[in-house]
Amino acid sequence: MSAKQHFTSVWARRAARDGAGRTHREQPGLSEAQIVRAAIELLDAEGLDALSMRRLGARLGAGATSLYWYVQTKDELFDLVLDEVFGELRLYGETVSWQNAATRFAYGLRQLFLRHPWAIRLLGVRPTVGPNALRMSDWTLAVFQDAGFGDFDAAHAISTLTAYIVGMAATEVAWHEAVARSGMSAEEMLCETRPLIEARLDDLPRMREYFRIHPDLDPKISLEIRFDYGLKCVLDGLAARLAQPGPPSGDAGHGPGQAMYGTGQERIPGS
Amino acid sequence: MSAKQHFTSVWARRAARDGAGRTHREQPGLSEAQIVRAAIELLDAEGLDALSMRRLGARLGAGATSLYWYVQTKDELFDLVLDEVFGELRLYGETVSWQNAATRFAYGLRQLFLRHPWAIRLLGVRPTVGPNALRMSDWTLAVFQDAGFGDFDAAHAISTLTAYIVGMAATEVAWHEAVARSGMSAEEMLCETRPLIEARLDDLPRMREYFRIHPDLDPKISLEIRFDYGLKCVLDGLAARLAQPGPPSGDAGHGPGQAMYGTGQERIPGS
DNA sequence: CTGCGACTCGTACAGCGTTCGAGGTTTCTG
DNA sequence: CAGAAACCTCGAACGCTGTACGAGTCGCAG
Repeated sequence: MSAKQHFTSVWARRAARDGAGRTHREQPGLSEAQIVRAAIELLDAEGLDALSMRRLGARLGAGATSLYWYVQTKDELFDLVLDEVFGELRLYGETVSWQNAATRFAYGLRQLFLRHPWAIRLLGVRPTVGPNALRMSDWTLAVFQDAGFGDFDAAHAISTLTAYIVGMAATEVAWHEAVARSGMSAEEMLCETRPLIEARLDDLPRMREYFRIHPDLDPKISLEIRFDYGLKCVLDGLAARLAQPGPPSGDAGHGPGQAMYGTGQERIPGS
Repeated sequence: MSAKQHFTSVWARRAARDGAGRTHREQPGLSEAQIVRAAIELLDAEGLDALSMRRLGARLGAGATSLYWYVQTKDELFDLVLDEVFGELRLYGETVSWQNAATRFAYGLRQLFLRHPWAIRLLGVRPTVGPNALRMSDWTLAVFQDAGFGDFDAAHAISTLTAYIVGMAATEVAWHEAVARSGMSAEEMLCETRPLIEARLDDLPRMREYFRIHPDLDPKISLEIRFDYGLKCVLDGLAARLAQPGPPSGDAGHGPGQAMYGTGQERIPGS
């Protein structure tokens, strides 16, 4: 937004600052780490919209504008807290197979997002290049390279896996947040959503039939099963790509998807 | 947030309103459809943060608070615009295979999010039960049921596929938004991000090696290839699940993932 | 004409992120 | 020890936000 700083992200500024010889002070009363910790507490307790600089300052016994000494802007604070929670993810040193490693990673990341629901909303805004995120990337790169994926395939595999995890967590979080905001229990919420869908069932032949056969649905339980189902799909798909590598998937040559199912781009005349 | 209304979403209120006999006026000067259209124009042109009720009102030649006659709250407007853009997605009547249908769906949804980058950020906030979203669900349900998926498997397949699309689109959008916000070209942005990563390469053995071998990376081109790679993984994984259905994946019985790769939940002593 | 429902909107409120600059405090330098 | 320099805090203010409220306007039924 503002062009007054040449640097684009916190991490660049920090690298520059650490490069110059920096005089160290003992107790500045406030610290970046302290601010980040308090911000995460506030975010976990009251959600993304409840975090304001004034409230955060008050929580730290400081004025709102004092925070701006440690943090350039609120967005920068978001970068910091996001990378901080990424640090919570345990990256295992030894696993029995790459599938096992990926599964642990997937469940860990999913639960990280369920623990910090606000984090998923920050993902859509800025790409993450903080130290913890980079460490995560390096670890996953090792997993897939050691499994036998080529360089490009490994990078693609990482994107595929994390995209699935993030997408799945996003819908779960959206559901939980909606329930929390409504002040109802999940069951009440469901009871209120159903007739709303049923009112439109005239246009929805498949869902009508689905609801006729399965009148009881409890998504609460099935969310984890559902996550596992999709995770296995992704891993099986990756395994298939590993077994029969095909052409090395560099950036040269064939465009996407012409070989198998069509690109999805061409027009079909009917309907 | 506020408990003054019993209804939880726009769609419920609208159903109730349509139920009661409603006197119709010809030209109220403003209309919900008009507001939604203008909001989408503004969102596409200037992004999510640029949409304020005052600006939207001004764009329509009306006062800001006039909008509140047609829309209960700003969040409700978000529900409306999100479902409106879902209506842009073409749902094909005939396809050569379920993979082809799913591929078309995936590319269509991806490009919808690239066309309306703000939409992906709205997804994380409220679950979508608008008419267009429901129509989408019904269509995908038909695709997977006709492909031979059982009822629960079809629902899981839908979640898996859309989670992948949403997750992938989210990272793409985050990248594009960051580039746009920085005011730089993608190349400049990349040039500035690189040394920032390189500064940390000491802790990142795999990425160091990766960069040593592939010093040139142009993510601009590879984004679509990458999307296609992961999409094929997902589809192959689904196909595998279709070929060998295993136990009907209802909600009863086995917990997630115990059979294949471990749950990712258990602790490993080492490291 | 009266009355009523549909609709518009000016005003106001509390809160937001952020800038500015005046102050205080600590540490370094001469 | 004096003074400069760096570090840190923060009150005041600006322009913005979503939206509650109530007064006001319009078109039409009786």
